[in-house]
Amino acid sequence: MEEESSGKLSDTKLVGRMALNDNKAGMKGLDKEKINRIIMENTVGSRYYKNEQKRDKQVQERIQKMKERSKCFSSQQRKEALQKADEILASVEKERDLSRTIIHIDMDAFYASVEERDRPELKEKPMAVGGMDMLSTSNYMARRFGVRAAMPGFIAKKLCPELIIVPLNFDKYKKVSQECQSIFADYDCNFMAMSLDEAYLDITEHLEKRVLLSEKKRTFSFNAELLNGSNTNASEHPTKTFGFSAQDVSEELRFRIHQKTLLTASAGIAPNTMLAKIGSDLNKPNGQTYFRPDRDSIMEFIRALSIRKVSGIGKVSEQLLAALDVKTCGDLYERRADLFLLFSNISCNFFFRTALGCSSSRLEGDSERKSISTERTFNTISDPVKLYLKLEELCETLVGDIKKKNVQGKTVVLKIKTVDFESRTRSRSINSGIQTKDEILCIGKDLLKLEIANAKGKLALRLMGIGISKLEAASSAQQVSIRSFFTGRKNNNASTSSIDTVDLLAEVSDASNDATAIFKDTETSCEKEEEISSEKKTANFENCDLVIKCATQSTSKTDSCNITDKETKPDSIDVGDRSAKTRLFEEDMTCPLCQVTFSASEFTLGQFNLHIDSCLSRREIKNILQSESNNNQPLSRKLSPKKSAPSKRRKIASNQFHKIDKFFS
Amino acid sequence: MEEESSGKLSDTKLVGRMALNDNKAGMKGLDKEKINRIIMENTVGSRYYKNEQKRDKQVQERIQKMKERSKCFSSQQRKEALQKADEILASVEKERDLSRTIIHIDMDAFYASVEERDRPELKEKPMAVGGMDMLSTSNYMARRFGVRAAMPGFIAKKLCPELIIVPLNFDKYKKVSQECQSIFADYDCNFMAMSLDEAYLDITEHLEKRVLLSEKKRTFSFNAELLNGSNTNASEHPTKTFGFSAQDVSEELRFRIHQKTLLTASAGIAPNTMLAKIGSDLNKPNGQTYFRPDRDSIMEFIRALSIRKVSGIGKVSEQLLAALDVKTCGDLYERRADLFLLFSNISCNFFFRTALGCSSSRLEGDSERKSISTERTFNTISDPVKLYLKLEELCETLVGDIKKKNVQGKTVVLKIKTVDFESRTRSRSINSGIQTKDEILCIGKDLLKLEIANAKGKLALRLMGIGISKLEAASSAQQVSIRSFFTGRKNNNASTSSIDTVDLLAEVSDASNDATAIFKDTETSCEKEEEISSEKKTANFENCDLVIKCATQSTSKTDSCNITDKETKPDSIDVGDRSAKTRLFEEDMTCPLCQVTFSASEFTLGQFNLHIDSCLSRREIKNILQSESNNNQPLSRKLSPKKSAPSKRRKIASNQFHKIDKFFS
DNA sequence: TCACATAGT
DNA sequence: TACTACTATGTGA
DNA sequence: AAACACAAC
DNA sequence: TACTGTTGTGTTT
Repeated sequence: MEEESSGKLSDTKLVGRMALNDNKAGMKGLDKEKINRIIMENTVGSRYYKNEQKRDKQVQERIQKMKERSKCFSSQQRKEALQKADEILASVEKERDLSRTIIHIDMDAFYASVEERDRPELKEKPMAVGGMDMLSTSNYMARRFGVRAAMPGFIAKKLCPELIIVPLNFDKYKKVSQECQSIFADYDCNFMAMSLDEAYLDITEHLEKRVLLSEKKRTFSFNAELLNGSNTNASEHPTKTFGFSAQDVSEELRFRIHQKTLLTASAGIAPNTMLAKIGSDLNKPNGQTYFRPDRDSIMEFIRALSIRKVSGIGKVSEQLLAALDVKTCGDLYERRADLFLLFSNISCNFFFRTALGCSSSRLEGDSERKSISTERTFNTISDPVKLYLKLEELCETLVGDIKKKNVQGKTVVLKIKTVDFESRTRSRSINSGIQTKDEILCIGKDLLKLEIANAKGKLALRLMGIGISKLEAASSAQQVSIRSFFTGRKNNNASTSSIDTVDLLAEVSDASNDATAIFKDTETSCEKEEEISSEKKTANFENCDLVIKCATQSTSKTDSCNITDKETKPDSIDVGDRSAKTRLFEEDMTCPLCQVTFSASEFTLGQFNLHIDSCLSRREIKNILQSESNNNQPLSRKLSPKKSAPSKRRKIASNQFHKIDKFFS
Repeated sequence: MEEESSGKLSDTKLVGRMALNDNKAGMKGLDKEKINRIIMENTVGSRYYKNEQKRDKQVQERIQKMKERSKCFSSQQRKEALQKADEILASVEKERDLSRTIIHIDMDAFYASVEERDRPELKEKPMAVGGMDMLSTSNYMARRFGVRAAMPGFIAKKLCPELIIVPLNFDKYKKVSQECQSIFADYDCNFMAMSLDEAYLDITEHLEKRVLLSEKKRTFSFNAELLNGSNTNASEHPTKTFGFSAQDVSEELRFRIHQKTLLTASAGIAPNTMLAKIGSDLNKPNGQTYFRPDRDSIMEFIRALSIRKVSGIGKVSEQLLAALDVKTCGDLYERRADLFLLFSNISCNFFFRTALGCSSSRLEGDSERKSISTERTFNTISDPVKLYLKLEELCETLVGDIKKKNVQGKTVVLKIKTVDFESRTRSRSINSGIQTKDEILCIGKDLLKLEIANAKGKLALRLMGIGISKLEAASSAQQVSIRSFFTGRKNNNASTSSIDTVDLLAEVSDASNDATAIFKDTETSCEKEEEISSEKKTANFENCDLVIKCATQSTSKTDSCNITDKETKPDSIDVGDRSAKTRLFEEDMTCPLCQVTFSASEFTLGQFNLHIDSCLSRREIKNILQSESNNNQPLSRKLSPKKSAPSKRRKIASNQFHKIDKFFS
């Protein structure tokens, strides 16, 4: 045992992925050796580790392939590549914009600092914010032990048993963040918030106007109210007057943040976002870095800069480039020919801009959200029923978010991660906006079903996620109840009643195809026998349950379907429209819960595109079986004792119901 | 709004239930007013509060009733009661035993102290152990804020926002507890551990032997190893020699605990457990109380003692007795006539013993466990399917515990608590030991089903629990496979193969009652056609799934049953025995999941007592429905393509199968 | 035997 | 958002 | 369009 | 016991 584990520990191939980077603030001069050993001791042999190994192998293979491709290039190709690369570089250089002043401001160890501020005793203790599963931030004390953001809590505890783990308190951080952002707005009302703790500001215009500001407007003093009861000494927060330079603005900004929140921030001031971002990290914590808008000094700085410091180059890109002997941004320039040959256009453009220290000097207005999703890690689930229930849970969470953001999407994405950390996504797009739980769940279940089938029922998951993409603003289409559709009475107060849910119980006798519709309002549980009109109507259905019970003399079947077609249909109910939601049912469907399979055609009932929303409910199964054992007693008797007005019966929609009838026979 | 909520706050009727008791250690001189206000602010209006109100009302009603009954007693009755009470008191007094010396030892704020010990920085901070839902202990610092054990964390946070909540670390506490208990064993090897942090010791024998102990054996010094690296000064833990008295023993005990664990304990030394328990609380923390084995001094003490300090008198009894003007143990004596008239024999005996300061002076040997259960609080669940799944989860946890303890029980108890905090228990007893998940789940599902039905499907729960009681040692009955039962081949290596699971697929044609048994080993998935022998066998079945498929020309049904009868049956298979497990099926059963109802008789197949273990599996439903749509194609063809040897068919056990056959027809 | 309340940790 | 988990006993129907 | 890898916070 | 959750982009098929 000892041999084996030490053997594993000496296998340091993975250090590239696993070990900590000490290039972050607060990580200087610590016992990296010991920290890595502890991390490895708590990692080696885990499924997580095995997966990391696998992924590392994939990266190594990618590197091998790249190197081989690299060997095959002719000198002619290289020459051309060099030329083209230089062209690109030239055009980037031409577009270099040193005229603007961008500040990237980044709160120091944000969540941890907020917690420290509110509980000063934590300041002198190693502390991290997050849970046993995963830490979000650590304070500088904890970092000395190797405890860092994105480290699981239980490993952090091994590194530092005294570590105090404080749970996340998002509302608080949000509030503090807003305080900061209200300051940002004074300098650039279009500032770009990247997260709760960092933002870009374009202070070009502010600098122009600033020269007109009186000294008073450039003078700030501490906020007595805030300091009350705090142990922070007022003399540490003197009144200060700030000058006119960009650096002065940054100092002022950080001073004001400190006054308002008692928190420190670091900043980078530069002609573009890339440099500003790098700058804010250089003098962390509570420092700032200024890049003169001067090509030469920027180039000098960038030449020696580790590529890993650049936002957009992560673990893998670092390794890929390292294989080409590219470690600094200067190297990116040196190896521009190879890069051109080996990487895509987009990647090359990014690399070359990086090599020249160029990036956008304009802050794009906050772009619209493009997807919305939720995911959860849990203890292994294998039971399909439980997986479906988990999916349902997620869908509930998701629709909550969807409603808040008031959007709809055209693609549903299911994400799963097996217990071996293999993750997969499965998606399906349709032509109309998806926004309700039922819609998402329907597609999600189907996607999940395929995965379960694919794994032959041995799907053991540690994570599941569901989301929608291809977003658009939520349709405000009027909800019309199924009842009003059939009765012809328009539901005119749709604005007041949000969603109208109605059960339709239709009984079809085998011989005559006679049917009576019994509407059951699921909210009031009132049943009401009504005529089913076959007149042509226009309707929009959402979240309507259609329960159809069919009884022949000897058999009786029941099913509940969910009508998910929300689009206003222009025509009579016997005109089919398979364009939109029918896509859902191009293939045979199996009810994910009860595993009953139906052919696609069985799902199309005239213009209604139905889907089995839930499996045959348990009650229905009971009814089926009971009705069969109770020979000669038609189910209709039991189901609708109110059926006292046979005269009201009308032969309606029989062709539509026929299909369902057949399907059950 | 304001009016209403302040109106509610001023409604202090509930203070009796809700407010904190300051009679606990560490709660002196704090701002009780403010604390109660904060507690109420965070409680009023909650469902929890409403429930507490309801229960308080019930208690008040109980008090009213009691008072009325009290009024009706004639003076003659009172006289007799007084006489009888005095008789009881006399007999208690006669049995008073001052000859023994009991120590009750109680660790101070145990979990919190352990955490403080391991993280010294917590010592100066308000801290509690537990979760946001509920705290287990708080340290003395936190108690000053009103933060106490059994207080929900989120309220504690309001009382003391700086409170550090440390999650439970049970393994650690267990280890420390064992360290303490190893010390206890030196003084009384039969000490009675009440929990991880307290125990009773009968040191009578130790005291006798102690006079012979050399000074060395009564001398203890600090454990250098333990103190290494700790900030505890060695000089605080000098070498100490202890005398021969009971107090000396207690001091020695507490000293040794401190040396070994760095934790403090409090103790009570008295002639019986009741006084010892009270004593350990009086000088908390880190103190002890000695009661001389002297009737007069005990009576003097007990007379003025608040009844609430007595173990066994809780919130409600305190209120009930207070209504009779009983607040001290002396009052218990004064009002002995009323108590005799108003309370049960057992209660009176307890009260009178309390009034005299008498209780058991002997420690009962650790009595055997009488029940085992598990329960969980969760976010509201209403969906019956999810409730059943939750039950299944709980059963899984429970059987884990059952197996550890190696027991079985005869009663299954289901506990539920609605979102309104109404809690209910439902139980069912049978005559044979229950120990497997299937057995518990079967009964549990049925009990739950009844509740769901009772609530008309509107059962919204916040808690569910499952347990077994009427415990006995787990049966080690030999497992015999169903296959060996039928084939006559004895399963002789039962010791090696734990549980043998076999599917029996029996097809019964409607006309002839011919049957072929197809055994399917669920482990190997091998199907094997075999003769079913009707010879008399003795068998013991456990965890055997019996899947029976019945196909007539037009219909086909399938069900899987679980044979739970584990008792060795003495006779032939066509002799019914309804004595044991049949009790399970005295009433009609409805499969909790699929809601199919079966009559009790349908479940008895000869000597086999069957129960529907799980609902018709989803696959079976599919088969049923598919086979019905595939007219004229008997299911048997599909199910057993191997049926190529009709000659092997024998008409066996047909009477047994007939019942199932009928049941499906 | 069952259901529920009470109690202790 | 929001008040535990487990075991035992007493009591009345 | 779908699947996945990468990246950032 | 035990390695997140959300969003966006780029690349490949």
